[in-house]
Amino acid sequence: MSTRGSKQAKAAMPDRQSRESWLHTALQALAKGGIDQVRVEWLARDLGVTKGSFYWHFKDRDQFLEALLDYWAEQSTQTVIRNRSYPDDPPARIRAVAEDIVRRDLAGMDPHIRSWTQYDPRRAKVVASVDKLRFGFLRDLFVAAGYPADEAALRAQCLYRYALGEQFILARESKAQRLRRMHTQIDLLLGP
Amino acid sequence: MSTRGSKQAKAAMPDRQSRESWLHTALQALAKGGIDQVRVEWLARDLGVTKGSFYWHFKDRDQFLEALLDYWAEQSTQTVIRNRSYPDDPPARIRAVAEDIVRRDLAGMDPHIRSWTQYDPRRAKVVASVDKLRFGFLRDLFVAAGYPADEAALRAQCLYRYALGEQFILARESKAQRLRRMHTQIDLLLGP
DNA sequence: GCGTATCCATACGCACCCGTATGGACAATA
DNA sequence: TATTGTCCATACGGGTGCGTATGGATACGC
Repeated sequence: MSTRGSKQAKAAMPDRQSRESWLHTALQALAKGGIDQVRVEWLARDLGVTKGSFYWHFKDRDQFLEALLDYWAEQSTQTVIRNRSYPDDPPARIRAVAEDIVRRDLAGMDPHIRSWTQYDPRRAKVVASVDKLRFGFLRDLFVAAGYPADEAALRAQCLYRYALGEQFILARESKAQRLRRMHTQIDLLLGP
Repeated sequence: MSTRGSKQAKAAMPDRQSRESWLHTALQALAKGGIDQVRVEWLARDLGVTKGSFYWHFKDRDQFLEALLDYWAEQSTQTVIRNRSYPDDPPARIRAVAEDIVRRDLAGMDPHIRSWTQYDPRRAKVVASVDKLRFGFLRDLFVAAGYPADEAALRAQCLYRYALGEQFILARESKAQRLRRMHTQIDLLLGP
């Protein structure tokens, strides 16, 4: 038997791992069950390698978790930046962005991230910066829609918290239901 | 030296523990760092006893966690029910209830609860029922304020998710700031 | 083909935490 | 005082996951 390549790689990953493949797998584990699902040996099994690889790429688990948080922040902000290529009509852009928030792959990650980082000031700072960026993006959309600065901020905050809270409602609902309700919600925020 | 009572009880607890004293301490641990902070031996140290007590009151950790979730649900719904004694003027009641949500002792618990229960259908069901009760209470307030049923539900959902999302924003803000913003938010929801 | 760098396998020690087994301390009751 | 029930201390076994030490395997430069 061949000494390498015979172990079934679960996600069509290459045999040799990179820092990012470890982080990517860890992010999926985090999304599934919180930070205590991110165990070195479990990730190794998911990747089809042993933890010898892990400790070559990273110093230890703590340093890895720091990198993981940065990786999440980067992915999250990229999602926002991608949205620059949306329709020009401000209300339509708001709807498109909000839809993207609900649809995106990172959905369901936020509760775990925030539960994990809540009482660590250094980590909370990273999350706060992501919030600031996301919120600023939404606020600018409302400004573009014609609201004065403070009104725009208020409505953006409402929408952002709505989208955030939407992830934490564990009721069994379809994505379509959630989208439809969010559209009604946006109509309300764009109304008066 | 006395064989008992000489070990400093950290929170003026009696020497002999009850099921509820264990649950109470566990809820505090959960609020601080998530479900993986709820360790039998750590709770025992907090209570000033050994885990011999724990395994007298509870079968094992799993059964204890089930009881803990029920305990949280009970505390959460009690908070809502207490609010029945609020001012008669519907808008004023909405403000009072919202204030209570921000102020209450269980603040900051939700991210941990939801991160913990998200992918366990049985546990998610408990959380969903709490959400349903809280939301129903808010919706009734908007109905009492004169909105038709669907409009009331919409605004209640917005407010509930706002309050929920508020707990997850890790930005360093004073409670006063959060309260003021929430009031402005309610004005917006009570407006048109 | 030789050396070097990159990446991973294997094996081990260690700490931590769960659950159990057993007996002791205290209170209530008779 | 004897007895029974309640609640906890102590000690132990076992599993699990972290980190390390060491060597093997592949790719690349020369």
